[in-house]
Amino acid sequence: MAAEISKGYQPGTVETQWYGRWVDAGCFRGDENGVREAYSIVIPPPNVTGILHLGHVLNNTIQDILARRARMEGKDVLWLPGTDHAGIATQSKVEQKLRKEENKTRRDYGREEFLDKVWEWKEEHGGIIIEQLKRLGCSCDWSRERFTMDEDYSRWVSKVFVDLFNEGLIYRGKRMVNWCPKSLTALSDEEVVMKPQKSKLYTMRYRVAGEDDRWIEIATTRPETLMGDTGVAVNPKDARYGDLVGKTAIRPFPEAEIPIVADEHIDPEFGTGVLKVTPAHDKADFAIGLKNGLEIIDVLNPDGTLNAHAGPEFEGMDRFKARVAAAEKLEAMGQLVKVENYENKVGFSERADVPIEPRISMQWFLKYPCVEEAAAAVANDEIRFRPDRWKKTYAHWMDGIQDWCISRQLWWGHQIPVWYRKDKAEALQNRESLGASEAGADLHVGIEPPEDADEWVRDPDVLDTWFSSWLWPFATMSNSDEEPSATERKFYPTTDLVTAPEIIFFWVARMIMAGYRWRGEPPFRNVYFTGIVRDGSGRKMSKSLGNSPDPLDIIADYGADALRFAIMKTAPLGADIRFEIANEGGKEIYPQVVEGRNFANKLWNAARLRQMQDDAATTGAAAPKLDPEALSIYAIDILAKLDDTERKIAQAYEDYRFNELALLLYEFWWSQNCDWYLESAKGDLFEEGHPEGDPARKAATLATMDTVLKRFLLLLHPFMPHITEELWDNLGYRDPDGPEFLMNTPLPRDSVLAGFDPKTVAAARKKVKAVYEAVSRARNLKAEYGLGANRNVSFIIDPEGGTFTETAVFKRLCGAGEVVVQPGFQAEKGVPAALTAIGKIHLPLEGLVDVDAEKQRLEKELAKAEGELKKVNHKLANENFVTRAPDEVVAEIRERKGHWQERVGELQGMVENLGG
RNA sequence: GCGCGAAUAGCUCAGCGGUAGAGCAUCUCGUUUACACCGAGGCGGCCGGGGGUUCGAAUCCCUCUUCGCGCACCA
Repeated sequence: MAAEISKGYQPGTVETQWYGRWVDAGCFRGDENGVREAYSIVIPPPNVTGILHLGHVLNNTIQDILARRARMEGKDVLWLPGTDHAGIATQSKVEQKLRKEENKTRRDYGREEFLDKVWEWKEEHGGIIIEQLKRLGCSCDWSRERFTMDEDYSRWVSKVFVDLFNEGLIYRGKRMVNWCPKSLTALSDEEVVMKPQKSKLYTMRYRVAGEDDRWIEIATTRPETLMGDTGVAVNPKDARYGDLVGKTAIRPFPEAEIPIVADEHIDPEFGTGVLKVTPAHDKADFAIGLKNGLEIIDVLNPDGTLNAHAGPEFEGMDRFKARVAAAEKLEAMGQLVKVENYENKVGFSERADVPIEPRISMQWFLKYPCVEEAAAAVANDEIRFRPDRWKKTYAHWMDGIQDWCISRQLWWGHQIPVWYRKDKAEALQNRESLGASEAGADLHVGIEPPEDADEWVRDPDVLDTWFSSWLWPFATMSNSDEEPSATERKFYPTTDLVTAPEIIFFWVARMIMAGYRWRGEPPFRNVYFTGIVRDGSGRKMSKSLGNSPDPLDIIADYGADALRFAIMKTAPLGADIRFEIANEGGKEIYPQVVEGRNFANKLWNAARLRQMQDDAATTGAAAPKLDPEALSIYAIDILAKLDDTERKIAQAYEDYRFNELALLLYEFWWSQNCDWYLESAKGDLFEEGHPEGDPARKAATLATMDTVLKRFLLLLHPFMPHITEELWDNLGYRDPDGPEFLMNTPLPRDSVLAGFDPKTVAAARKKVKAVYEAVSRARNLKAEYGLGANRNVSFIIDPEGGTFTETAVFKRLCGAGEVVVQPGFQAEKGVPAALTAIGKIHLPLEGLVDVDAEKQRLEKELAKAEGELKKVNHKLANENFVTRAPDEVVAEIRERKGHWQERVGELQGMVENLGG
């Protein structure tokens, strides 16, 4: 047994030491050849350049809990970690750095050299988040760590592209896409976030051609695109404008006649009921233009400035400056009618945080495979969503699923595996559409480049990051050109996926489709959607808001176990988490984490109490023997509560209710064990009342403490892995012939009450309950008179049934100087008393009591009791209740009635006594 | 506009048909051989408003209000 442990728990070195030992011993390795039931999770790969935030803490703590619990349930567990190359995010970080440090752009370096720089940067900073996950205690199989741009993984990405291209699901075409003028790339619909904006609604007027002084008023938020207007549209049912359809209007600049067309899409109620149609710069306008055969004039450059089509005075001007300039010009021409403030929603690039431009451009698109299977799998619970309300969101998206724009005009990522023969490249790339039928002598689509590579040029675009992420569950396990690996055969489909609902479309839905398409099986059985971590005022924690504390700082101050426990205790199934930040003397403190730290300390000290007892008894700690005959009723009671807790915990794991798990663990330990059992056991421990000692009682107590502590450490370990492992070691609980660590010690299969007579257990529990309740009443009495500190008060008990044997424990628990058992005791006037299941407890105060105060107190209690009695009587007077409510409920109410009747009578008597 | 959440003690949240709960904060008392990162006790709730179902509603249904989040081509 180790030296005496310190008074307070110091998590720092304890945590890192144990983590190192687990890794060194290979505890986290998933055994692909294991014969036990498989349990697997693939980590949602964080961005390789990412920094741990509280969202990661939540997410990965849940995964770690599931993985550790599964190990202790005797399963072969694989938690497969890795990182994502995160195309735009990583590339922009490196570009930013180059601009800042060298004032250079990626084009100054050229593709090859720039990519070298990114790899360099990745090698330097890429490991940070992995190290942070280790500090949190995550039991990932680091020997299997993967990166989405690993060579094998990249082959998978190419293979998938080639498969889908050959099937005709991937095609290239000129389409309206979301264009990010900052990152200079196309984005998928999912990468666009709509934000409400305070903008202006400009009403301008165009002259109707051929009609003197007839004007048509048009409302727009984007006057800067009017140079690209190629039509004006009205609703065909709109009587105001019916006669205009078929005529033309004069676009003010550059001046041109543009047709007035009719289209159902126009809402006559909005603005003036007239829409300017700019097919090159608006999705809806594009559709209207297509229907009506309007010209497409693109007036914007990729970077968001205006181009030559806008006219010389606007060329090169930024789109937002041009907006003002165009309005001014209209005004100067007398064609600006009015400007109003207006709030609308504008699509922003999620990454670059600038308004996106709808833009027609040549991109690669994917028609999703296996949509029906993927939709059905979730609908029929083959893949179970928790909470299941996300099923609806998923179904809705799957139902209206749109082709996925998968090409990105970036350099960092998986370059598209398409080559064009040099002399045909330009022609091919300008084709309006390109698909499987065009592959051949001039178009090569393959995992490997064409043999005479010099004769070909490769498509410069890379694939959307999610085009690699969606393969994560299996591409991390097997190579694309081999049979499924042993790892995959053992661990795929994975068991649980833990992720944020924000990426249900980005990732979850797509993984399901990919799983069916390339593996014929769903990638996972359960999806647990976490909530979002918010700050005290409900805002999402984010770096840009600066409201997210660094988890590593919290870990340094409170310990990883405390943080884990804190976050789990406040994480109800799929609901958001409010992470409290309080300010104390200028320092930020985190009340929830303080609670976690205090809990660790409480556990630590309860273990100390055990450890401070003699060593001789501790030698048997690894296998404590419980002799039902020798145990006190309190010991039996705590064992029964432990048994209850174990069962509730098993159920809560079934239901993925992590906050309930945390609560069960906390309540059992602190309240049931520490506050009640351990206090009641101290007499036996210190051999009180047995001057000659009672070694058998003491041994039984130590065996109980060991049993409870041992089993509790096993239960708590997934939540607080470090401290539990430390205590397991300190207390010598390791079975010399068993596993080296607590973390790979299986949970006991048998109930702790196996071999106990259920009747004895029930009797003990009933008795203990009565004693504890009586103690509470007695403490109340004491506190009423400010006698908390006075240990010399005497309680006189008139016992129920004539005897009471638990005086020693009673006395200790309510801190009394003396407890006298006196059947039939008649108290003098004014002696406070409480009626309990063990009998009537009197607290003689020998004149110390203020009679008025006592009378007031009694009257208050009497009023309360009368209220209760009234409620109960009312209930029982209700015939419907008596005839229709379940028997046990009625019986309970009757019992309650009896109790309150007695209590009222008693209190009335006492008040009367006092009054005399 | 449609859909989905949430509203319970001063704060953070449990409870989701059968006497309103925890932690923190606050107040009173207390260092008794695990722990002051502690112990004992108290104060504090028309369980967002209004209707309904039921013997009985914080809990189920309807409706409204407020907040949050998705989805949608309203210029």
